[in-house]
Amino acid sequence: MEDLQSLHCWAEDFQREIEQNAGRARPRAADCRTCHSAVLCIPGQANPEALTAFECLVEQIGPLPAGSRYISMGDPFDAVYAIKSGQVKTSRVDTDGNEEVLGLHLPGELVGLDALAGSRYRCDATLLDTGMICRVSFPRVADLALVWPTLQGRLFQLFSAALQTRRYSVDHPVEMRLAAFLLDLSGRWKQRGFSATEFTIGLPRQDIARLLAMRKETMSRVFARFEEQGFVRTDRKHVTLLDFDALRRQAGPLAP
Amino acid sequence: MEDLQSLHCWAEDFQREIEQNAGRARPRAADCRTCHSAVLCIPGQANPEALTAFECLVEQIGPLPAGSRYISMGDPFDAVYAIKSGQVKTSRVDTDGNEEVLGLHLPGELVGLDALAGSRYRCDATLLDTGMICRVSFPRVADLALVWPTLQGRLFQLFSAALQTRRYSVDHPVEMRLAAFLLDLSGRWKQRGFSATEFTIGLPRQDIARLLAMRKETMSRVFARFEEQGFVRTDRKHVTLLDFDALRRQAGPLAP
DNA sequence: CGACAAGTTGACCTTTTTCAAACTTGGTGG
DNA sequence: CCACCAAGTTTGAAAAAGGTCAACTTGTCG
Repeated sequence: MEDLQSLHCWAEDFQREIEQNAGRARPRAADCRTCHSAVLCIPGQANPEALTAFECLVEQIGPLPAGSRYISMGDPFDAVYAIKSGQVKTSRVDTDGNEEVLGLHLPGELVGLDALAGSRYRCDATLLDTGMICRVSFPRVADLALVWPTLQGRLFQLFSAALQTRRYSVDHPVEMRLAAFLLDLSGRWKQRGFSATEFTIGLPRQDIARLLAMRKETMSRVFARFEEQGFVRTDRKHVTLLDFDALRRQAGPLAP
Repeated sequence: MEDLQSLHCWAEDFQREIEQNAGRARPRAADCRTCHSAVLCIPGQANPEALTAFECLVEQIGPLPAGSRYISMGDPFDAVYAIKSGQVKTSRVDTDGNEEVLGLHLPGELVGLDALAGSRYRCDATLLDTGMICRVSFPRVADLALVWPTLQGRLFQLFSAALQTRRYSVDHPVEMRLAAFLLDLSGRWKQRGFSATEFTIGLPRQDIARLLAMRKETMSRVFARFEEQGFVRTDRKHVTLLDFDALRRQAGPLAP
């Protein structure tokens, strides 16, 4: 049972604050009710009162053009960012100047949770296509979580889920890694109500390669082999999975 | 500022519960005041009232002998486990029957945070030497966090820190991975007030190898090379780091 | 002491990287 | 509209890193 009274007070406080700032330019608040990704995002399925309180602390940014870097490594942490639309790449350049690709994120996913511990963002986040981002002040959401236990539980869940990111770092052959990656993406698109067999990978080959810890040349060859064998069909960033069983066989123990 | 009144009520509730169960065998509660690892563990540096409330929900287990598996993959999740003493290995056997080593954990560290999202433990946890473990009921600690904001913040911090576990991905040479691993361990022992130059690695070579995504033969050869070059001295599980600069040079961008 | 597990070493072989070069695209301006 | 450019992608051949297999050494514990 939510404490509706507390939530109401909370929302009112924010309303007041917003009114005080009315003169200054303030980004519009998010509308989680119309957001397709909301169910997979922080709010999950929440009641209207709770949602209103939550929306007060979310700041909607965009639409931003492809290539926009909205988080930069090293910047002080104060918010997590949810993806409303668009695909996002997280990456960092190491001390040798090589770019390391850490993840590919789809709408509804959260970026920046790892930054809390060190108080600074640990990687860059870049939009791969035109998209919208929701900025969620962390101190505020944590504050709200104290009076809205369901939200607290949801945050713990999201942190925990972030720990489960598949590591393609292990010593599995390249075919296994690529097959597992494709199946993983397929599942995530399906979860969002899109086709599990046909989707677009926002990352260029080079970056997929780096994400899967191989070279772009190797990546290209493995894709070619998969296509020869009739497992997939590719046209640039557009991918069609033709034979799930074969892919699962390829992925072996890495299969999601 | 803690809400001492709430904390007090909380502690009293638990006291009552404990008294009711007095007849039945109940594991002794933890004493975080005397625990050397407490500062790095969940409580951090807490005031006495808060600590009492916290201790009520911690169950101290052990001493357990080396080889004890106290978490089994697939078991339903209901608690996280803190290491009071001893080294712990987390691992899982994949669908092909190969063991994958996920981590080596030192006293004060938390195991099981990743299990919350799926409601089941995602790996086994095994003590590598005689040690004591603290079982922390997750529903209860989350409940306490609602009235003790500092604890909530601490939990978020711990989740976030768990996301930063170094990935020993295959696209770095083996020397880099081993050097980085040794430096990482060194730093973690130092943090605990032990020697940064001399420590014991609970894992057998085979398992270090698997953790660093290489074969035991390769591991052995890299250790031999390091010893030849005077970077380290090893005697079985006992390691002495002799040249930090050289190791840092070897570790390159992976250096902690 | 002897058996068994853990660790080491050497020879050989496979996978993946590296380097180099050709080839597609999509966008830009003439 | 088309030529051109740059970014991205593919291909081939050679090389290196690390894996595999098998023998061997060492340490441990009854």
